[in-house]
Amino acid sequence: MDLASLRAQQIELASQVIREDRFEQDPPRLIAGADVGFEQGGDVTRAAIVLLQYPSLELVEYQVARVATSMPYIPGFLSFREYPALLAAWEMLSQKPDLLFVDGHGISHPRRLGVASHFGLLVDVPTIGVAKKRLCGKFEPLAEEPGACQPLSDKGEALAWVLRSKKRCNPLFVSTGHRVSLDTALLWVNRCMAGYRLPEPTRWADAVASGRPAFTRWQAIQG
DNA sequence: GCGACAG
DNA sequence: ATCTTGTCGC
Repeated sequence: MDLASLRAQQIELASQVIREDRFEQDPPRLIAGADVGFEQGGDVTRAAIVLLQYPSLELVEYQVARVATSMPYIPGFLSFREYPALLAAWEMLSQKPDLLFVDGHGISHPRRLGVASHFGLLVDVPTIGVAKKRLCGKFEPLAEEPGACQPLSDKGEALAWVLRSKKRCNPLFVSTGHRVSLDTALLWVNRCMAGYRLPEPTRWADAVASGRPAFTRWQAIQG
């Protein structure tokens, strides 16, 4: 792993990211969520992708892939650590979504290529980055009301919306991944909210990746 | 030089 | 991210 070459690769790929809306299916009927976790000492990377129907936000499919971890976590280089497992889970899907929510930043990244943008480019699908922490940039304090948002700016560029998705919760960082504009990214995140801090696609992906009770119950009901 | 730093 | 007990608030 040569960080200088990965950095050059990021800059090249970032120039190919499309920041405008280019949906195959508009509005999206099938929305996916992707999340990555690690097992034991971190030797195994586990990626979960869930498919939700829109507007019912009903879970219709999930896939989990386990892949040997190939890189350590280095801030700014997360996508290289996570995309192999994400790709494996993606290939397992019986049908591809019209829009994908990825856990992590999109263009709100030092070189404008967070995991949401990188993965969107790899599989050529519209993606939105939904991150729980800031990586770069600055923003004004947010109002307390749910729905309040402020732009995240870095070097004079608006790169994400900092969104208070729920009362008394830390904000989310919603950014363009690929083929989705910043405002459309915020629009779809808001449309996929169901009273929790995370939008449903992300919340389900997290539940599946971590084997949460909500997912175990759903599994038991389905069969 | 120092602090910050997605998951 | 992951591990894990207790605690606070609606």
